[in-house]
Order: sequence, then structure tokens, then C-alpha cells
Amino acid sequence: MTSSRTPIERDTPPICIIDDDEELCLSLLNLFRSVGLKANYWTSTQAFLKADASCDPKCLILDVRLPDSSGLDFQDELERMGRDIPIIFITGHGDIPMTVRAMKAGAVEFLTKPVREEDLLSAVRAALARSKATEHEAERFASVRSHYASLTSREREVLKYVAAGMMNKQIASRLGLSEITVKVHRRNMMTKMKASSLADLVRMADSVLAAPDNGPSSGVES
Amino acid sequence: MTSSRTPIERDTPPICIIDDDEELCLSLLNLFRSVGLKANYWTSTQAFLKADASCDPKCLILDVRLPDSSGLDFQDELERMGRDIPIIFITGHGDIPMTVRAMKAGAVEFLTKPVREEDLLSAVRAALARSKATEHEAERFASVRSHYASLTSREREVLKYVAAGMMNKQIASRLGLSEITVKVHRRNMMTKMKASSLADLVRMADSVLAAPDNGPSSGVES
DNA sequence: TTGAAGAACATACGTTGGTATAGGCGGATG
DNA sequence: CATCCGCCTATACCAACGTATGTTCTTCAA
Repeated sequence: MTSSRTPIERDTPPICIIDDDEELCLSLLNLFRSVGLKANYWTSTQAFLKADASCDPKCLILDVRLPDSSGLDFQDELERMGRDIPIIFITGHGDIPMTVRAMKAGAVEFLTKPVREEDLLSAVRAALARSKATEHEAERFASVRSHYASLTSREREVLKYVAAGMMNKQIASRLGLSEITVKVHRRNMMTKMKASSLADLVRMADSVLAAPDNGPSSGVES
Repeated sequence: MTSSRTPIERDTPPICIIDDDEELCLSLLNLFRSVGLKANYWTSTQAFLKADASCDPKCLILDVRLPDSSGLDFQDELERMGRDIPIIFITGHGDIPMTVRAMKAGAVEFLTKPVREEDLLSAVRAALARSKATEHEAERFASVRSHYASLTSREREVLKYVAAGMMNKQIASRLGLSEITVKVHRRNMMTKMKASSLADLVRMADSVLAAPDNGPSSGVES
């Protein structure tokens, strides 16, 4: 819609290939180009990690056996880093335990060499779809989280009880405050959370308070 | 707590084995008995289906190759039937595509013969945990669904708009009603839904209205 | 026919929530 | 030290919500 001077293929989603078989990489690049998909490749996970931030990968095509580390270990590593990238595995010497591990860890597909083009392309399409779905979700979540981060500890408590369905009166007695104070905190909280309604707030609260990595217990100071 | 005359091991979760190798079945039965888990076995999916309702399976141990149908096909069949039972596959002649298919369809584990006892037991424990978690979820959902089913079409509309965060006034104008009428419907709806608060209602609404198989359009009778 | 149930509307009153305005207290920061 | 900010409180008013009670109309079934 906004026809500014942005580089040409900007919204073509980047597919990242990591495989030490450079010949294979090049042929995959050709394959993707032929169907209008933009891809890059690296021959080691280390090389990829250096460019990770800048290339914004939406789909990873990963060899199980790699020079520096196992593709499966790398999958775990990305998980620990909080990077949720859909992964398609390709292997020449795979076995069933490897496959189980990869799929349990959320891989989109696990293909064996020689890879059939149609299989790979449909896997890529699935991966990109998943990436897109996750992205929207993640953006909304990040926005809510940043609003939540701007709350004072009192406002967080009020949010918690409001989301639990308690009345101002009840919240006040629970916190040992007057009702009017609760109203003030509640109002400020609603504004900071940019909640358009109570229903809206409840949904935000559920997504924020469900996350274990930043529960309300971490926000206790004083 | 209620010490009535119910059969002895009532809360031991039933593990169901389907494998045409009867010898294996018997040895697995022994294994499970040795760790205090109750299990049954069948040598075909058809035989299992006849007893399905009565045995209330929490975990299925399924051979991929079966006399009447493929274990993988049976997995799909159960899915179509709406039966969500955690499945552990066991196979003597498995390959990677089979594994991928099974795991994609939600299998807990995919093991190869000969099966190591510790692997199977930890898989069973994972399956039972998942079953338990799903069960609670499903019960809550079923309860909400039954309450929702008791609503009149007007009450469902009001529920929809209330969950969207609209005020009575807005809902009234949207539905071409007076505000008082909306209040009446809203009150009846809250009572029927057994919602203890608006926050509570929003959560129920989200779980009911999110399900595609019974959207608000299907519930029109009168 | 009678009755039950859904739908709609109204008046009235009480409770709860939201807003405005105004002030006091304590810690942090310039 | 002065200032800002978080926190707490208060009075007062209005809007929104909940409840009670009563009436009208239609439909559907015992």
C-alpha cells in the first residue's frame, strides 16, 4: 500500500538454509527462486547466528549433521534463546529417535535425502504459514507485555484482582485500602494497559499473567 | 473419599495396548503390573473399539502394523471420532515418514522394537500426564458448552456483544432493542451461564465462541 | 383452552463504576 | 532544598449496571 522507495523484494519471507553441502544449498536456492521465494544459506550454525538478527528468518531448513554442532542441538539452542523459528530438517542419515526428538521439539517437517521438491515446498509453505500466525500472536503479546511493564506494583495488584472478577469494594478490603484508592489505581491501570473495556482487559491479563517467566511474584520490591 | 463398594483398583488409569503380537502384549502387561499400572490389551483395532467406551483409555500403546488397519490410520480415525487419547507407537519396521506422520498427528512417542522398558515407562508417564491435563480442560469446556446450549438465541447475541466489551446501551441500539430489554437478557444469560463475574463470563465466551464446530450460527432453533 | 416460555418494554430504586477536583505523605532526583 | 512521582484519601456527581415489579404479545404444547 505505502509505495515508498523500499528495496524490491521486501515482503518475500526469508528462508534460511544451513547445510554444509554447498552444492545442495545452491540447488535449493534455485528451487526457491523458481517459485518466487527468497532464500539465503550458510554452511554452519555459527555463520548463521552472526547474520541471524539481520536476516529475520521465517523458516529454517536445517541439516541434522553439521560441521560445528548437531542440527537437533541447534534446535534446542534456538529454543533456549527464545527464537521461535519453524524448522524443516533434512538428513541423509536420519533414524527414528532423531525424528521423534525433532518433531517433539516442534519441527515442521523431517525429510530424508534425496528430498523431493514438492515435499520441501509444501513444508516451506506450512512453515511460513506458521511463522505468520506466530508473528501476529507475538506482536500482540509483546505490546501487552510492554504496557504491563509500565504499571506500578499497586496497579498490578489491582489488575490481578479485577481480572479475577472482584469488585472495587472487595479489592479495597483485600489490599487494606479505601474504595476510592482502588478506583484511582484501576483507572490508571486501564489507561496504561490501553484497555478499551473490561473484556479487553481480562484477555490481556490472561495472556500476561499466564506466562510463567514474568509472574506477578517478580514485581515485588520495597 | 466415598468408600462405597466400587471395584478395587478404580483410579489406576487404564493403559490400552493394541498389538497382534500376543506374546509382547503379555510381557507389557507384566511390566505395567510390576510398577502398579493397570493395562489391557487387544490384538486388533476392531476388538479394541468394541470395548472402548467401557475401558476408558487414558493411554494407547499402538503397533504401527496391525492385522486389520494401519496404526497410523487408526490414529486418524480416532481423531475424526473426537477421541483424544494420547498414543504411544511401537513398531518393528518403522521408517522416518511414518514417524513424522505419527508425531505430527500428536503421538506422544514413537518407539522401535525391541522396546527398552525405561523408554516405554517414561512415555507412558508423559501420556498419562497429558491425558490428565486434557481431561480437566475438557470437563470445564463441556460444562460451559452445556450452559451455552441452554441459552436462547437472544441471550447468545447479548453474550456475544457483552464479551466484546460493549455497553448495554450500545448492544440495545445494535439489536434494535431498549436498554432495559438488554439488561433482562443479560441477567438471564449470566444466570444460565453460571458466571460469577464479567471476567468469568469473558473467559467462558472465549472458549465457547472460539470453537468452530459449534459457532453461534448453528444454535438457532426456535 | 389454558398455561408455560420467550420476547419486548416501562418505571423506579439501589449499587457499582467512572470522573473531576483537591489534598497529604514519603522517597527519589535534580 | 525543591520538585516530581507514586501512593493514599476524600467529597461529590454522573453514568452504567442490577434488581424488582408489572404489562403486553406471540408461540407452542399439554
